[in-house]
Amino acid sequence: MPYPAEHKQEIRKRILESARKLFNRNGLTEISIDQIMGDAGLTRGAFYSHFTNKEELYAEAITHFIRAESPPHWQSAALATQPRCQSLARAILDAYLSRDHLEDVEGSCPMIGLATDVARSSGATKAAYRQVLAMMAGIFAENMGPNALAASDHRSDPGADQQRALALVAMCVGGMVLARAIDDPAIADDLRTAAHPYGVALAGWSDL
Amino acid sequence: MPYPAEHKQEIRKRILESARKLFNRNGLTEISIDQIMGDAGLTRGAFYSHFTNKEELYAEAITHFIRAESPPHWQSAALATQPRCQSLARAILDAYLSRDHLEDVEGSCPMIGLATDVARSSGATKAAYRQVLAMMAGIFAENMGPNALAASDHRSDPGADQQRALALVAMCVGGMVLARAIDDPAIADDLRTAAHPYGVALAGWSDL
DNA sequence: TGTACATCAGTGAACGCGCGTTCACTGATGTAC
DNA sequence: TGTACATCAGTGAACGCGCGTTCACTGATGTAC
Repeated sequence: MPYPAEHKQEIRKRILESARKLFNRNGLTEISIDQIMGDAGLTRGAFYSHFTNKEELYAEAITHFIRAESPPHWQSAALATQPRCQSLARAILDAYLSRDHLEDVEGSCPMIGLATDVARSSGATKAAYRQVLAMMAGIFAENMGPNALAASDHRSDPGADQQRALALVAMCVGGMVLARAIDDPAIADDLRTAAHPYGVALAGWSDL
Repeated sequence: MPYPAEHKQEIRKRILESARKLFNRNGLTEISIDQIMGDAGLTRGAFYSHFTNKEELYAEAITHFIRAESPPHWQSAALATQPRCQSLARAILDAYLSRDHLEDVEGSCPMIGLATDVARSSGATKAAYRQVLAMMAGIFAENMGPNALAASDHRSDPGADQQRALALVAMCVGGMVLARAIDDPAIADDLRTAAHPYGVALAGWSDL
């Protein structure tokens, strides 16, 4: 074996890391293999000894976000202050709608920057996207507070919690997607900060 | 004058209509001028006697959605049944989160299909997008019901209504953007239908 | 009314460019002796 | 320990292709006489 076994895996990880970053900023189709390989410190030809084609990279780069060893800056700050399980979901909500997250385009959640790109893509890419959504919705669903909308006060069924979690994810992702698309910083901030208290209320984590 | 004055305007409108449709389905950069002009029944060369370049088309195609004479199918059904002003906003919410709207990719609100494309674009394109957002948020803000979160019961200030409207738009757009990106029809439907009752509650339009 | 004309919307070949992908090759590596 | 070798990760020129844009030309139109 001319190269150690870890070498190929390490290079592959470096390509995925560059792809994740550049995809987040520019979308799946706007960035070229040349640019990704250049960012990873390689040339284009090497790409095809790691991936069969560009499309295969889409799904892998998206799931690479949730497999990453070191969380991005916008996450780590919030998660460090809220180590307990119940408040972990709340900390994720806080971090997700933070200004740090809005500004960290390259390190942000791929659901924000790749939403419409994924909608136009196929199979494996959509499956990877669904995995990220399921992870976020799952954390929210498992830590739901009382449902202010439910008729009865006692614990609602898990299906309803899942629905509530999806509505919460929709508001978080939607707020961030819109904030990124709006060039008026005041409105972008309003989208972010307005979503927060209503998200907290929706989740039943009383803020007041 | 070799051609009537309306002729140029009519052709221009036809190009914008084709562009709006094809952009909605494929994004701003994935569709070529050839394809747009072909859809409008013309050849590529004619494009440049109507627009200076492709980028100029982006903004015009987006604002063309709110200037359109005949509303898309997913809108007209809901709006016909709710002609009064207070319930107009509610009808728009219903229509926006309807299955008709989810499936009508070409005729849908451009905020859904172009969100991340616009985030990567510049000046005029972002301004057009902001215009669509402002229109939707404005209609919601002007027809807000009582705020369940506010401490006092009496009418809250217009700034707070605007904030609430933005959170509502975020949930509607976010729900639809995610539903389009998810290939599991059950989850896509959950995103759409879960956002609805919480949107109604958020707006203070009691549903129960 | 009929004909010649000026206008300009629309055509389509051509341009330079960057893309995804291929492939013959180079050269750094661990192994065998 | 030192040298020859087999392996294969990485290189970079080349390919066909479609893109946005340009431009000399065509031909349908309303107008002037």
